[in-house]
Amino acid sequence: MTKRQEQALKTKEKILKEAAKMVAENGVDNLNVDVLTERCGVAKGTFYTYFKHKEDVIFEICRDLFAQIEERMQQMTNKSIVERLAYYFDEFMKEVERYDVNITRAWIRGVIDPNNAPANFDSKKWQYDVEMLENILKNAVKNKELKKNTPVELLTHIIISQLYGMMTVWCMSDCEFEPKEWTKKFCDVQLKAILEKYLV
Amino acid sequence: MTKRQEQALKTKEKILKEAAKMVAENGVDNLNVDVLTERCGVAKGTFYTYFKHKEDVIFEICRDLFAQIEERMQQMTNKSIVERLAYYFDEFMKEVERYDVNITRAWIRGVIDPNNAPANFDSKKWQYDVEMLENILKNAVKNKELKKNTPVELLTHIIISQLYGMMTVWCMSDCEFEPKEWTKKFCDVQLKAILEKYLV
DNA sequence: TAAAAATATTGACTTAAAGTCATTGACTTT
DNA sequence: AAAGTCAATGACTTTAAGTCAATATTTTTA
Repeated sequence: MTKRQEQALKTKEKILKEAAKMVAENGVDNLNVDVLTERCGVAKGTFYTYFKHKEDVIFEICRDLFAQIEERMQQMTNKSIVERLAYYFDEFMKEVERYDVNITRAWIRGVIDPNNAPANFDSKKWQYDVEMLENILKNAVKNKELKKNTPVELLTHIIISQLYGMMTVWCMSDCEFEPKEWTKKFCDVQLKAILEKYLV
Repeated sequence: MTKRQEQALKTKEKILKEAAKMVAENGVDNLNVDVLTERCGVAKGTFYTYFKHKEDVIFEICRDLFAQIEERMQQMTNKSIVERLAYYFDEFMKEVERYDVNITRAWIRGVIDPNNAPANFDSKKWQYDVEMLENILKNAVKNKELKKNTPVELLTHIIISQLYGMMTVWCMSDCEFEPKEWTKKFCDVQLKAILEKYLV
């Protein structure tokens, strides 16, 4: 990597980091490129060499966040399907909690509107957690942990909607409850109830 | 009501209706006050006599939508708790489906950010469906339909998050599935599973 | 090593759209 | 019918996104 490329990466990183901080502080709607670049000590134009539109920086912040979740999912040990799903939920909410609510708010806003994603990104990427979950369930059927007649697509929908619903309610209540704690309760109460029928 | 008041109401209504149409067509982010007022055949200033900020009109659209759901909930017959909840979900999604996805997107955006609500509105109003659901469950405990030890708050959270999750996933998939159909399946699979434990 | 090419950075500028407000005139009250 | 009220107006101000020709610095080429 040349000196120039290194510098460029550094600049972009600096903008990304400061943007994340500002979104966390004041929400997506109050992210101001003039203020952002001033805080970074760069000119406004510099921002637009790295991001085509203002929104793109938000997209990248969220993408980074959820890329980390995906990575962690790869390390799943060979536990039972219920435990694996509980782990999935737990990790998901843990990651969400690590960042500010405003980042989660931005994420939800991005996710609900496929047209929001910048052109240079595969808009399906917003939805990779859906695929990830579907694969977990599919594999469980393959491994004969779940019955053959398990309605995988329906279960995926139900579980993913529960996950997003949890985030939504968490944002709605302005973080009045602990997602981690609540996830645990949720898994105990609901996940078992819903899967029991299909366990081999 | 004087002639003047009548005229004022008419104008506001016209703006609200056209705004809803425009949001449905192009999403919240593309609502333009200049275009909106031109389409309504009024001056830009007129908009601002009825709405303090641009976002307020969106808030009112959503509020009207969900006020209708609330109204319908009042007419609930004395069926079993499972049936009542199924009815609740069904009506909720039916109403959501009647409007455009972009309205639902706007609703979710409003709901996840309590600071988004205009000053002259009780921000808790965004959350009235949470209270509504909690009351349904509380009454069921009172009427001995549900056991005394039912974790009402937890169940409310779980069910409401499922509801919002469904809306989120519906928006995410760009209406790839029928909410009504899916609600039915969801109620069959999940609602019964989760409540069974607490039914008297 | 020096000239040429490439590209990150700059900030003044353009543009778009939100929001303001003094003025007007139709309706309402006295 | 005179005085008062208030919905409506649209030119104006303000804010902030996005552009781009010029500049500075690094890399490549000869």
